[in-house]
Amino acid sequence: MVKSKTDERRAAIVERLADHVLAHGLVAASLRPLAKAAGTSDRMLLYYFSDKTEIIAATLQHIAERMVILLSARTAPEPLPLGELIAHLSSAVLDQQFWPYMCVWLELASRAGRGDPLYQPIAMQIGSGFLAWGEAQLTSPDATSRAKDAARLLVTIEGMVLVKAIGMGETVERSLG
Amino acid sequence: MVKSKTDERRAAIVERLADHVLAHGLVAASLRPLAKAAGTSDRMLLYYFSDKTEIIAATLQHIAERMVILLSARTAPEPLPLGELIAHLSSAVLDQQFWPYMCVWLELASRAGRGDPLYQPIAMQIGSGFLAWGEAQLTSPDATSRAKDAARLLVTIEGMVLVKAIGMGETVERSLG
DNA sequence: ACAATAACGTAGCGTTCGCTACAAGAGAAA
DNA sequence: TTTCTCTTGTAGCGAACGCTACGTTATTGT
Repeated sequence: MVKSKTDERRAAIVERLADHVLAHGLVAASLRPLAKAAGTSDRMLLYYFSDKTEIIAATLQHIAERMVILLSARTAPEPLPLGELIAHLSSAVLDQQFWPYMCVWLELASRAGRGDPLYQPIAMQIGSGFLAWGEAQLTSPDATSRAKDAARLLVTIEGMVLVKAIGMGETVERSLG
Repeated sequence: MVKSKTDERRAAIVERLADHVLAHGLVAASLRPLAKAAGTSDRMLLYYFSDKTEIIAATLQHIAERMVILLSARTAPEPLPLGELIAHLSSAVLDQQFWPYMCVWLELASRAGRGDPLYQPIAMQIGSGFLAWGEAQLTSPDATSRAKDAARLLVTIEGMVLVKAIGMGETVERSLG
């Protein structure tokens, strides 16, 4: 698989677009601001990508990849029981480094909830990926309870994200006590 | 407290705006569509309200009030332990009747997470209200564990909402099993 | 060297956004 | 009847939106 000049340029642009979206959100992801953040013009964004949906899809895809890397850097050396994994993950997911990702994730979820055909599959893919990741990190006796624990892990972590987002971080901490 | 003609008219408009926002989301809450949904013109919306932020604030306020009414209609006759209250509430919050409210709630949370000064206090107020409601519904031995259980209730329910929104409803059900 | 293609800038399209200026009709007060 | 305030329609402002037509440089293959 050769990497064409265009692909390299696209990748470099996506890198900067991801920074911008993480900093300012999907709500600020219109062509001209994105282009300025990438150091080009809206004209060029639509030269390297066919339309805005492709730009956003590629950017979110890249953000998801970064998130996976960040997450795997925090992965415990061995599987943990549900309660401990929740405690471990909550401190990761709610901290400063992860928070921009969680804010974008929330925007993504809210758009997916409205059935948007662009965001819905991306959100589901990321969610499923996290679920699978959780299953691999859990010490659960059998497959059934492992699936259930992973589901509970996902629900709990996402709940913490939402509750923190509305400014009730101390409630999240109380739920951990 | 007298109810002026203007106040009545405002209330009638807000009623229709709430319907529209519940059906199509904050993402579709621009002046002209809102006005059409209310049976007037954008010009008149800005006659009864000073600007768009006031329109949205009033509409979200009204939606929250409707939600409280819906929720209290589902309130169990007596307090429940945490696990049962989660089971009871999850079936309510995830069903068809409540789902439009949850979608708006997600949009609200994602905007609040970005620190938007319009949405942030509204989201926090609704979240705190739900937390207090939960505390009143819980059979917990002492105040401390009651506060913790209410926090866990909030986190779990919100997590279910988010996970369902991204199209993973079956994962929510697995987490309940 | 030359022709062809890739890369980019400028300018502008049509639409929607929140909001406003202006004036006309309606109803009450004098 | 004549004001005068309340209510409403029309029309349009300037800005931002996604996107495109068109032209001009670079770069490349022959």
